[in-house]
Amino acid sequence: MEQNIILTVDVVLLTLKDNALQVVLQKRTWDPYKGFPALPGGYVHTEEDLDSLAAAKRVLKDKTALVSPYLEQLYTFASATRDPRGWSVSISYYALLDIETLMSQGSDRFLLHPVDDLPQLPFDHNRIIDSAVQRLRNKSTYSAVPCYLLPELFTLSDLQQTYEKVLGCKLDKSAFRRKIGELDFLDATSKARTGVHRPAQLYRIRPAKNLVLFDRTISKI
Amino acid sequence: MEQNIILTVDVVLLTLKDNALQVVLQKRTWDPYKGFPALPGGYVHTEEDLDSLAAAKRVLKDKTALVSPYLEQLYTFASATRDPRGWSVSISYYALLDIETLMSQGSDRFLLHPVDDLPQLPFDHNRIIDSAVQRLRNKSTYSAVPCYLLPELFTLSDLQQTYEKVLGCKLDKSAFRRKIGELDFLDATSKARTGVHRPAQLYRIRPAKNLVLFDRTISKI
DNA sequence: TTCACATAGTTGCATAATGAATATAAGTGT
DNA sequence: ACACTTATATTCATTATGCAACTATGTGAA
Repeated sequence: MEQNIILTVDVVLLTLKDNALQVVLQKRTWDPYKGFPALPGGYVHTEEDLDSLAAAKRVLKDKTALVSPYLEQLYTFASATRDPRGWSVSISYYALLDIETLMSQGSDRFLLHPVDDLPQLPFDHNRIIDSAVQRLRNKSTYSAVPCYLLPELFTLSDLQQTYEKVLGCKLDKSAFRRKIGELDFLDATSKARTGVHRPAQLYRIRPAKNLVLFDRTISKI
Repeated sequence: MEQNIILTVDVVLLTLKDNALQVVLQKRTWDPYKGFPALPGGYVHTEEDLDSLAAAKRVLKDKTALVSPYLEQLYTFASATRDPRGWSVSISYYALLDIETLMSQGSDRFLLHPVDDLPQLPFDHNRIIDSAVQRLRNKSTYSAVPCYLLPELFTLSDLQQTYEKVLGCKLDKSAFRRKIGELDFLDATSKARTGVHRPAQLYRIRPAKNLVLFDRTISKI
């Protein structure tokens, strides 16, 4: 059956910079919308990509030279109206990466943009980004997902600040530390980060088959 | 660009019968796997379906004559290996319906099968169903989603039993009632269901833009 | 008509969890 | 040596929860 559809994957790569969630955008090199900033994305290569996750990984690497430690299928945006070329499908993923690893690639490969202040983007990329941000913010209230916005080693203060930036609210330090301790999803390392103040112990997220989910959400006040 | 992909939607329609989650299956009328029971599904009709949700609704109605009060995009299963015809995409949804409404359609249109005892199904339909069941079970610990397995009017005991069947554990009556009361997502009706015992007040789920989510999950012991 | 029974609905209490203030520890800079 | 700041831990009042026990309200049988 002739379907005439366009099958793509798009990746919303999110990071934290300047106390705000930022999304990676790139100028499109092809029509439609050539020259406009958009999400890294592209066609599924049916001779090369075994599945959509492989396609998302490939597209992210091809477009940004990056590999993300967290890549989750977001939603499939599929309609007759989202692309001027015709009936089109975007199997959308969101990825998380810490800002240092991101910036270690040449920053000329992409643009960073605060998610709360986006210009009008091509296709339904504004909607896709909104959806990813909402997913991240919502999921951060009940899971360890913000860890993936941090480098491999981080302190508990780093983690708390990350949660606070993603959720947009202040968290109580002792309550936060007790909760994180009880959830037991971090491995303490023997290293500490020294600075002008008391050295802070460094942690890494414990490798696990599945993301750790909380029984009770982190309150947002 | 020539992609040669097959774009379909599949719907996992779940209901509760005999104290167990059941999935609606149908014998396939076309190759491959003609005559085998499989999920209701089919090609996206690009001239007819505005988007994938419309396609899912059409497919459900065409195949089962049913309309579901709860239809949620599940996951997109997209790979080179899931369909012998080629690189194929299933934008999968799951739907919920109470058993009485379901059975009011001619039961010759479909088969019901307990989800915990499925035969080998075509394509990756076993995996799709497992994914839907896991989603429903997980989401039932922190949301009102089991309401959609009940008729429009139900009692608190009905609701508790539904949660218990979906989650597979016993819940404390007074704790459950207090929690449901605090979440305030039901509307009491003036009707009651009479029987051999004390009449039980009937409720309906309050229409809302979004599914009610709980701050704290229902414990599973 | 009365009573037993079972379910529906509510109350109460002991325990657990949580919010957040406070105390202690461990660095650096002056 | 000490002030300062951040990290880490402890403590306590308040809130939430698990669950037992109680009350309410029907029907069916005697």
